[in-house]
Amino acid sequence: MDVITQLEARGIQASPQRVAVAQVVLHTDAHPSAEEIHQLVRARLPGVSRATIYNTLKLFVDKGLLDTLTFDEGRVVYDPKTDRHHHFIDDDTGEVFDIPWEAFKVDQQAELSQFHVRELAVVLRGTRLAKKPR
Amino acid sequence: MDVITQLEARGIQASPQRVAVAQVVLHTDAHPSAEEIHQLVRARLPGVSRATIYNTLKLFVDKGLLDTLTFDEGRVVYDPKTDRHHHFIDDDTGEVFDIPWEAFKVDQQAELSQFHVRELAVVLRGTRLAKKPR
DNA sequence: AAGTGATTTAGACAATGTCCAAGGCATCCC
DNA sequence: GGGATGCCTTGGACATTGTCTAAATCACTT
Repeated sequence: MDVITQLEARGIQASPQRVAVAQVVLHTDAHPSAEEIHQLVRARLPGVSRATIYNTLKLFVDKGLLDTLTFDEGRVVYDPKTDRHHHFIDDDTGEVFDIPWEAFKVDQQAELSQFHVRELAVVLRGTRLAKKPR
Repeated sequence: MDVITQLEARGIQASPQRVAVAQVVLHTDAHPSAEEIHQLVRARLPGVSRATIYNTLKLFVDKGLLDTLTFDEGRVVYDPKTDRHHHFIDDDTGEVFDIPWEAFKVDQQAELSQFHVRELAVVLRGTRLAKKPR
């Protein structure tokens, strides 16, 4: 599905700026920050302002296309919302990686009478091993 | 154990400013932010600067007295480090509550060959029910 | 060609945290 | 006592991240 269709399916008018943001952020698993998205968008559509990046990201979040994730101070990243999953955060780089929902079985052992739980996820931290040995 | 003993046990010189910060942050389950800590410290020791608050909190974190937690943009809070536990974040207020470690049983179903996991915790979000009905 | 409504822009502003040079304060040693 | 030394604190400048607002732009319609 191309991004214009994705935007319109959520009732979002497909301006060039919004399409450029969508192309950068909807089909990635890199979890970019607003500033990184700004850089990437300007590479294909120079002159896009910071305000537009923030406006557009907020719009996408409101419309359910994205989730925001905050795991470390000063680092808010965007995640193309799909199904439920867990997250792994690299101690050294702060990079965020998706972990399949099925990787963990979480059983609640005690009643949490004071809380109404809307969502639940496992957050893992540690170091990432080399992806591919040379 | 009084806070001076706690500080010295970690090799921290007990200046008046550090004792004041320790009194505010080590024996609470309120998860205050740096700004809230600054307010509370100034109430008992006026004139303490913002830099000292940040310096001291960073020192306490380095020495293992505190953990920093970041669950939402722009809100870093401090947690007196004790044993492992999970966290619940209130959707409306952003408040953080501790959940006992035993409340969940987390079983890893799949090998995460790319990652070396140092720590793991469950993060819950939702709404907090009234503590005590009147 | 003008009007309308939505979108984008630049820049001001606020909040949070870092950094640095200067000053304070205690201790030690002569 | 009087320096010298080392640690701690302070104030302010600075950076980063995000919000807000008024003006400009754009597409569409009449």
